[in-house]
Amino acid sequence: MPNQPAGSGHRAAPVHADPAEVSVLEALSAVADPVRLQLVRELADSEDWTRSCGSFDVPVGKAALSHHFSVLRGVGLVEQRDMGAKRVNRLRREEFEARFPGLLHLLLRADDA
Amino acid sequence: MPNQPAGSGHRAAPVHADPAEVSVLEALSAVADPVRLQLVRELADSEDWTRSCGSFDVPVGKAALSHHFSVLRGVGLVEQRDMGAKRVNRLRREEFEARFPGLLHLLLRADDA
DNA sequence: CGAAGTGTAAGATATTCATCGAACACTCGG
DNA sequence: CCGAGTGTTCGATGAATATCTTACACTTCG
Repeated sequence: MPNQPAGSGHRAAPVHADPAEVSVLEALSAVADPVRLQLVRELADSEDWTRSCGSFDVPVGKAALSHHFSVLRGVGLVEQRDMGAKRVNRLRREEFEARFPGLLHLLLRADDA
Repeated sequence: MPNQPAGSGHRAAPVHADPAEVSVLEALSAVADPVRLQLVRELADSEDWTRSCGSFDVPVGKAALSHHFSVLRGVGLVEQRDMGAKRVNRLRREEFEARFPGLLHLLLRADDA
């Protein structure tokens, strides 16, 4: 087994859902949470694969944070990838938009909480 | 005070919110519920002011039902009006669409739960 | 190797909230 | 006026879930 150049750790691979198989109710429930909404918004303002999980400014411990990312992965809105010791994120904009047209736009475009 | 011809009962007037003053998070939370989602969908398939609260096919008692309508009113998605002994409903399509573009369409157009 | 940093997993706790039952207010029709 | 029907409010109950603490696995760096 060759050495891997940072980017394919042998940790438990994060489980991602395909947005196409996610129900509207599941997607709404995932996104109707203040912490997760903030995560999505912060992530939207960043370049893909540049934000590690711990780099978000949310008022919860890392265990809860891990849970929230799990939920966002579960609806196919966030994709994760191991990069060295860190797990970096990106929004699956196209796939999510294809399944739930306008929803992501609504989350980001919102002027208030 | 003259007699009122059915349509303006002197019951406690239902409190409606203006969608313009509702946050995205509140709207999402209101709609991310199986019962309320079904209410909205059934209501969308009916003519305005033709459905009384009790006429919906949802698996909850009338107390819970009253609560759900209260939540939907609270985000300005449903408007109510007293008509005789019954309280009839309609969707505030335009106002809601103006505040949350695409959301209502997403709720109704959904092919699954 | 050892220490620090990052994220996950499991168990316990707490809070939110959906639901129900009962009591109440109102409307309509005998 | 009385009874049936409709919807709301209140209090309590139960389930879902957000959170924390602790423990663990892995990575990187010294």
